[in-house]
Order: sequence, then structure tokens, then C-alpha cells
Amino acid sequence: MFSHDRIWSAIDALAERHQLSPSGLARRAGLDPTSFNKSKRHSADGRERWPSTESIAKVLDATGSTINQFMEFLRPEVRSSGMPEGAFPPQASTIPLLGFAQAGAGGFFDDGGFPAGQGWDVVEFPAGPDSRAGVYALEIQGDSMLPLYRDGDVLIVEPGAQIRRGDRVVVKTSEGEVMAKVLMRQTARSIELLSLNPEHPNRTFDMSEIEWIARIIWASQ
Amino acid sequence: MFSHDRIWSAIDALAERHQLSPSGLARRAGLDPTSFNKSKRHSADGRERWPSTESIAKVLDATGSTINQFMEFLRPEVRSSGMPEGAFPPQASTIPLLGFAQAGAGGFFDDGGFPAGQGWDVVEFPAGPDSRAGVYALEIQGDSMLPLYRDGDVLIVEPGAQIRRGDRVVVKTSEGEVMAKVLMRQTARSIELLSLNPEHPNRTFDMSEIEWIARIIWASQ
DNA sequence: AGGCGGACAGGAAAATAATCCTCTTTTGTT
DNA sequence: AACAAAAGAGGATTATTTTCCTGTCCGCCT
Repeated sequence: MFSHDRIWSAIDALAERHQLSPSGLARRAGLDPTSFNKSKRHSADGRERWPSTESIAKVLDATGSTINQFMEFLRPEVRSSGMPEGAFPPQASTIPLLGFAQAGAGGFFDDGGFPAGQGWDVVEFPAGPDSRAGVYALEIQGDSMLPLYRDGDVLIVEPGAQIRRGDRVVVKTSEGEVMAKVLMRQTARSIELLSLNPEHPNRTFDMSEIEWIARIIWASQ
Repeated sequence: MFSHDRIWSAIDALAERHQLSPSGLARRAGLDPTSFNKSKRHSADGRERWPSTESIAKVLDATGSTINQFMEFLRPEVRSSGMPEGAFPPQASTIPLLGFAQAGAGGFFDDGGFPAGQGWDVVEFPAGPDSRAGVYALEIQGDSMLPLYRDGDVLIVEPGAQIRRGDRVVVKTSEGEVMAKVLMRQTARSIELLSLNPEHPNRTFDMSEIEWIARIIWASQ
């Protein structure tokens, strides 16, 4: 998350961004040029040394950088080698939440339709911090999943998410077929999938035919 | 920009966010409960005391907060109107994207169903930075919007988003009715809405009867 | 080639943040 | 109302970061 290593990397990245060495950056910020030496990032007994928030504030001020920019450097580098270039997993955030049935009552929206007033809950969107590993998107092609999913809709899929009956899932068979279905029933030996399109039949597979199954967590509208 | 005052305000905000006092937050983070006392934010000679980066990392870790969230608190308070307590808008991020039809081809997933290999695009999720003002969630109640939306599903709604024909929308009438529909047609004087449930009739309104209309951007699955 | 400045390692001293401790006030529970 | 726990002010001590200083190495300029 937010580690000693990351914060020093961020300082190095900031220096590099401004064509400065670590000692040049320190000097620019009015600090001692040896402040950011690599040799001083651990103490003699091996303990991690953390730069102070005051030093960081001075550095940002001296380089005209924003907190945003520093935070970009502070983010973890993409870990998994399977993560495509430029992918950057969602961060948790919260947005106002209201029950649909309450939405018509007065006092929840301003004139422009924006949330206002008291009585709103909050909900995490996207999902909470434990549940974002490997999240990816699949774009719907064709009309075979109407009325639920239209051509061009994007499904957000989360491998490793817990799956229960009734969940909408993406399934890959060992024959290479990938399909979006509703999980009806799963046992140790077999899996029964309900089609999203009522015109298509339900499918039942032996579990040995299933390569993986992952839950759809969001669909674009 | 990044000032002593702001960083202490951010710590206070984070504590409040977790229903903690400053001393409670410090205690949660394994620090001494008096660490964040207001009385200790300046030294006796008036000099500013800055919390260490190490302390902040501990606090974020102990509360399960992200750097993003902390940074939001670190920003000068600009937005005030309409944002309910505790709401914290989504930050842009990117995730891997693949067309559904390609998902069955080899090389895109590892054995566990996680994205792997080359050939993935990226897509922003949630939507890009310009389009998140006022985003909120509505939770579906009842079965009236099956098969599309089930009881308990959450819709993410974005007031101010551009709306086109075919978009799924939430509409509020001046009589106080709020409904989720598909936009069929909109003119300066009238609006025609297609019901999400095929058993329900289409609705046509005079524009003067419409208080606001907002696009549904995501639905939970 | 020689001199200068910058980058960086390393150590001691000074400055600063955290911890420990005591006490008072406030809050919550019975 | 009484009691316990939490919150917070304030001070001393400890731990940690910054500053000061020295020295080496490297690159650049004259």
C-alpha cells in the first residue's frame, strides 16, 4: 500500500521528472543535499528512515508539484506480469446510496437531480479493497445476450470473487468456449447454468469441463 | 497546497470518517494516543509539528484507507454543496479490456481465470475524470424491473451525463415519481420512455412534467 | 592536465517527532 | 448519581530525521 520503498521511489521519480538528482532535489527544496541519499534511507542498524512530511511539502513547493502528481508516483507499480501495459486497478471510494423506493420522496435531490440533503447512505463503488485483484472488462459483441446485455456493453469481471447461486458469471470451458450465464447450481461434480437470453437453453457441464468461472460484478448501461 | 494545517485536517477527517477521535485513531494505528492531540501540533515555541510519513502510513494501514482517500482529505475544501456526509467520489483507474468474442481464444487468461498475456486493451473504470460529479447509487427494491434489475441490485447514476436514445435512465416527474426506463425519444416538448419490464407499458410525458433525468452508467450484477 | 562543482557515502551533532507519564476533563454506562 | 473509560493538555525522555561536516569519485570546463 503505502510503504517506505514507495515513498522513496516517489521522491526519486519526482526528481527525475525535473531533471534533478536526489541531492539536487533536496538542494532545490532548501534541504541539505545529502538528505535523500540512498545511503541514508536505512539507518546503521537497518531501520527504515522515512522522509518527513515537512520535507515532502518543501519538495512539492520547490518543484511546483501538486499532491496529485506526487500521489501518482506513490502508487504501487503494477505487480502481476499478466497485467497489461497501462492497467491500473480501481481504488475504493464511496458514493451516496439511496433505496429506489425512496428516491421519489422530497429532499434527496436538488433541482438539477444531484444528491442533496440528509438521509443518504454511502456505498463503496467500485467494490471494497479486498476484492479488486485481477478485475477486467469484457465488451459484449452481438445481440445474443439481450435484453440484459446489449452490443457494446462492458462487463466488469472479477476472478476470485465469491460466487453464489443466482450470480451472473463468465465461464470458460476446456473446449475454449466463453459464455455469460447465471449460476443455477454447482456441486463438486457438475454445474448448471441458466442462459441470460430466455431463447437459449440452460446448460449443464461436468466440472472437469470447466476451466474457470468468474463473477460479473458490474455491467455498463 | 500542501500545508501543515491541511495535513492535520486530513488526519482529523480520516479519524472522523472511521468514527474515531484523534486519540482513538492513533491508538488504532499502534501509536501513542496522545500523538495527534491538538495541543501537540505546535511546539512550545510555536513551531509547527508535522506528523511523520511513517505515522501516516500506519494510520492508513490500520483504517484500511488508500492514499487516494487520504489525498482527498488533503485537498483544500472546495466542494460543499450537495455532497452527503461520507461520500467520496470514485477516482479514475484503468483495467484490462477484451472483446467477449475473443475471450475464448487462448492466451488471454491464466489457469485461475486472471488476465494474462498480450492483446488486452485497457478501459477506464469507473468512467473518466470529467464525468463523475454527483454520481450516486440507487438500490433496486422489488421485482418490477426484472429481468434486467433484480431486488438488491445497485444502479450507479450520473446526473449531468450526456443522454442519448436507447440509454437507460432514471427519471423523476414533478409528481414525485422516480422510475428507471430506456429513453426512446426526446424532443423539446416531450419525452418517450420504454419500460425496462416488457409487461409494463411505455410512458410518454410532457417535458414540463419532468423534473430531472439522469443516466444509469453501471448496474451491479 | 588541473580545478571546480555536483553526486553520494558515512559519521557526529542538532533538531524534531514519538513515546511515556501524569493529571484533568469529558463521555458513556450502570 | 457514581464509576470507569476515553479524550486531551502538558512535560520529560527517548527515538528518529535533518543538518553539518568530511571525504571520495566523477564529469565538465578552461
